Formats: sequence, C-alpha cells, structure tokens
Amino acid sequence: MKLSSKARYGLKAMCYMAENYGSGVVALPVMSESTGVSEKYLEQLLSSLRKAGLVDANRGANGGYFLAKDPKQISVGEIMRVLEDGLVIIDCLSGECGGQCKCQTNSGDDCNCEDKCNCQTYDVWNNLYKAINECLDSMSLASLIGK
Amino acid sequence: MKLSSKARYGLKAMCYMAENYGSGVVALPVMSESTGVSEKYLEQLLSSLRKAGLVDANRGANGGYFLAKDPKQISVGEIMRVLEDGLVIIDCLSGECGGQCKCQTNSGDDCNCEDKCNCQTYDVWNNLYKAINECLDSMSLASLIGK
DNA sequence: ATTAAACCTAGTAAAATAGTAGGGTTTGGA
DNA sequence: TCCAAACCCTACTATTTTACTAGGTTTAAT
Repeated sequence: MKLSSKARYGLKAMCYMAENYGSGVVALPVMSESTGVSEKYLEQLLSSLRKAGLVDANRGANGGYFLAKDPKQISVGEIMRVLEDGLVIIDCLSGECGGQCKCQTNSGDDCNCEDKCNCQTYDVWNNLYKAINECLDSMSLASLIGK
Repeated sequence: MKLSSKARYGLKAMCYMAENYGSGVVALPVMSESTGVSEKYLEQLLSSLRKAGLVDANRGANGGYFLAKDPKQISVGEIMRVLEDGLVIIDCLSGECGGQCKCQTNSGDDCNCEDKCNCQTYDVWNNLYKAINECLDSMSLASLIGK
C-alpha cells in the first residue's frame, strides 16, 4: 500500500502544467529541473498521461507538454488511475480470475476472486477500493493549486 | 497501491479466529490447513498480530492462538495497520524526514515532507490516508463474519 | 520423557520498482 | 537546407520489496 514514484512524480508534473495552463507549453527539461525528476523518467510518465488523454504535446523546437483539458475538469482520481494501474488494490476486483467464483458476498456483489473461501474479506477490499476512488475523484487538479 | 499477501492472509486468519471466538484456541496447523497458507508464513503474521495485542496464544501441547478481544471491539483498521505497516502510503505522512520542511499546506497541516516544493500534492496524500483509515476503521471484525 | 505446539532469527528466490541507456523520428527556426 | 530541440520508443538493469522457506529453541500437557 505504498504510493509509487510514478504517482508522486506524475501528479507533481500535472500540477506544474496546471499552473501554466493557458500560458503555452512546458518543455520537458524545464519540468525536470523544477520537479527534480530525470528527463528520461518524466518522459515516460508524460507519455502515459498523454496516451490517456490528460496531456497533449507539441513536437519540435519550442515544443512542450500541456494539459489537454482545463484543470478544473481533471480529477486527481483520473490522474491516479493512469499512474497507479487503475487503482486496483487486489486482483479479484478487476475480474482477473474470469469470474469463475460465483459465490455471493455479504454486500450482494458478485465475488470474482479465485479464492472462494475468502468472501468475508472481499467486502473489505471492495469498500476500500470505492473509498479510495471517491476520495481522489472528489479533488480536482485545479483545487490543488488553489484555483 | 497493491495489497500485500500479509494483509490478505492476516485478515483471513483473524476472521477464522473470530468465528472460533469463545470456543478455545485455534492451532496453527489447523488455521494453515483452513486458509491454505503455509504454517511458517502464517506464524509470522500471527506473531505480528500478537505483539500488537490483537491476538493471544497458549504455548505447549494443546496450545494455539485466539483473539485477545471480542471481534466486535476489533476494527479492520487496527488489523490492517499492523499488517500494512501503519497504512502509511507515503513517508512524509509518518514524519520520516524529521519535520525539516516547515512549509504550510493548503489544509493548514504541517508538511513534514523533505520535498519542499511538493506541498500541493501533500494534501492529496493526507486526504487519501485519512479516507483509507476511516473506511477500514468503520468495519468491525465481527461484521465480516456476519455477527 | 515424549510430543505437539508456540516462539525466534536468518536466509533466499522471485517479483516489482525505479530508474538508465540509447537510439529514432518529427518539427520549426535560422 | 541544415540542425538543434523536442518528443517517441524499446530494451535493459540495479535496487528494493515481497513472499516466502529453513532450522532451531522454548513451553506445557500427557
């Protein structure tokens, strides 16, 4: 349950671009210098964020990265789901076992976990998953920079 | 942000002991058989839980483990903080940097993070930390087994 | 004494993380 | 047309963490 450096660095970069929203692009070396993250590593994070549609980029000289949307329209949850692999804290929440286990949980949800005797704890992970997503979705990127 | 096997196995073991609460001790081999976790690994988890005061044990022949408290009085949060290293999702939340950074966050909390330029994101981690703890503290061990 | 159980400390293989490395492609200014 | 700046892509690797395994010691009932 530790946050990855991808999440920490990636959110920082998003904040940086949010502060420059409407003022053109931000070049990678500038963001690297400002955040203290190597260009090469930051580049990978920005690539993920771009493919997810949160970030856009201009190539070539004087190019750089910029937010694809207004920071008010971007939730922290959206960002974190890109950087933290869908925020899936346990595999059965993502249906990894293919729904072979059809036992019912206390909450009435279907349990997709391969570990059939484990439905007592499934509700815990499901509730926790929801709490994490609700918390992060309740914050906009704009709110982080006081806007 | 993946759950550890310690947390999954440990909570299962706690559920098992909760179902046997008031009916004497549960021996490690029995719990291992029932949960499908090796004796040696389960033993380590139970050792942590015992040192944290959630579990007690009788040694010697006919010995075994049992809950130190009524399952109604044990929250899932208590258990998870033992098994998941305090549920600390990022080091600055636990004051690892010794409070060298005295900058203020948006929320007014002190930021103990060594990464001084990062207070915009500190609030996110702090809110997330609180949400996780509140969610898990709201569930009792007894509620998991339908009691 | 025997036995079965908890207790304790290391060690270790596998997996995940956190990066590095180094090339390539595209663009835009001079 | 150059050419440097910037983005793009894939692979590799060192470190750390995780998830165990192993072997012994102590304790208590029979």
